[in-house]
Amino acid sequence: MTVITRFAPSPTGFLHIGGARTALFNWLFACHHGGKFCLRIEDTDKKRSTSDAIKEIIDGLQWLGLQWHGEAIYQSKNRARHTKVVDVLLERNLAYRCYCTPDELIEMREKARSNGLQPRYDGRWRDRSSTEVPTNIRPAIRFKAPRDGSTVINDQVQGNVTVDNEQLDDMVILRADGTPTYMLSAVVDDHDMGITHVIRGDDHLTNAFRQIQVYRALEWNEPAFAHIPLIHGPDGTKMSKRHGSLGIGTYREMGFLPTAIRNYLLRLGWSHGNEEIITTDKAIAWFDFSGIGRAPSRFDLTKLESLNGHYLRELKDEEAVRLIEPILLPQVGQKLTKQQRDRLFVGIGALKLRAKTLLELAESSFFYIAPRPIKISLKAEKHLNENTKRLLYELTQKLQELDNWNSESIENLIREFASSRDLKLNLVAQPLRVSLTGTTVSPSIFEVMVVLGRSETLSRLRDLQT
RNA sequence: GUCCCCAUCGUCUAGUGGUCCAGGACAUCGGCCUCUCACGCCGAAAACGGGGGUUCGAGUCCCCCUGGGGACGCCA
Repeated sequence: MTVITRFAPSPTGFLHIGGARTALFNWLFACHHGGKFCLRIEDTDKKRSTSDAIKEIIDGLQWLGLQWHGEAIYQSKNRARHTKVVDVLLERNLAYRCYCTPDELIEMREKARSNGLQPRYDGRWRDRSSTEVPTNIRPAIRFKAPRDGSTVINDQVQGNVTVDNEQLDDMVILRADGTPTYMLSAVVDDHDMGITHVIRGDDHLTNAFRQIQVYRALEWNEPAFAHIPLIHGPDGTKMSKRHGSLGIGTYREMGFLPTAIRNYLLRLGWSHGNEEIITTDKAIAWFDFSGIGRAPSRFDLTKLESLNGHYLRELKDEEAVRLIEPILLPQVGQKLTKQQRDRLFVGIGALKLRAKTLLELAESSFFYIAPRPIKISLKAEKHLNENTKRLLYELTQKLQELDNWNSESIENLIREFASSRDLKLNLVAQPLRVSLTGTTVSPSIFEVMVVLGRSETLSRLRDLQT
């Protein structure tokens, strides 16, 4: 049997971190089994679905590298099929028309709640004869759920979970306006698409019971279910659009790498022994349901940053330059010159070690391409005074006469220069760093000088004297 | 409120009855390296929520409590 999974987001908002992880798990599971991973956009709620959201979801998944099989499926296009299934259910007396008004339903729920019961539909239209049907109300169609007994789901993550059927009410499967609801269309589409494993957030667990009943009513094969625990915000509650969760696009803008996000998300709620750094190949080879934990986990940006730092360091230098270029562009105002790009390329290796995000990397590399005279930060300025300027002036003379402009000879020269004056190296290096980079923090100042080149180095030093 | 689920360091987790006075990672704190900051390396502090069982033996199995979460829509 070929494994077929799907990610089925509703395009009512951005692709958030929890959705991204659900997609990742579905993708990994399919890849692991050599199966197919499908994308289905659940856009049956026309009022809330937007094309912007669809675009964001698609962009986000692509950016994350979660390629789906074939074309994305739009659930709204299957509407005719969904309605047809509703008709079948109606014919077989497995569904019925409900003429309750919205107000009536609200009242019903409030009453149940105040009586300490679970708010749910009481089934008042379940067995009424067609003679007492009001003509002024368009009915919704409800599924005739079993009232006795219980429904068990053998969840791949949660194990056997049982719910008494009396807890489950007759859900609406077709709205009064004739549109199918999620409960119905998800089942129909999963069946039609041949989905073998439904992997989704824990918040869908109770839906699974109702959906299983639909499968059974229709005598369809049930897929396996795997409900994965939710990702909580730092405060321990479900992340939502207005609560701690950011769109995947935001993480991209913050300078995170897809590889890092994938690794982080995978490790959040899934484990393979003590493995922390997990390449995609290994993730595919190792991914299984047994590695998924059952407790929700909290989103920790710091750990993501640390992982991002790791993957940043693994980036090829040219790739790193390519990735920071668009971030640098607004500051530079124009396309980078060849010289600027060359400098970045040579300097980026040392910079990568020091950055956690692409944003930081771009920021820390700016001094290499900044126009003269370079801006000196307030903090850095403190290292410059009459004494140190005089020192740098003298050093400039020496540097001018240096034979070989390479890291080793520069370092030798400066060390000798410092010791000849009975100065600790940092008393020379720090003012030098400030004058060349405008900050107090940078890679080895000798390497910086090599990257800048003799001419630029001397020019920057001379800028200081004026 | 009702139903369902969950519970190991601050966080993510390893642990599937003895090898656990509980291991790893991030974060924190020391130290080394050192021209600054990182990286790297070494080290420290830090957890089985509580109570009952079962068992020769429980972080691991069972029950209760507590705590946390999720679901209760003509949303998905």
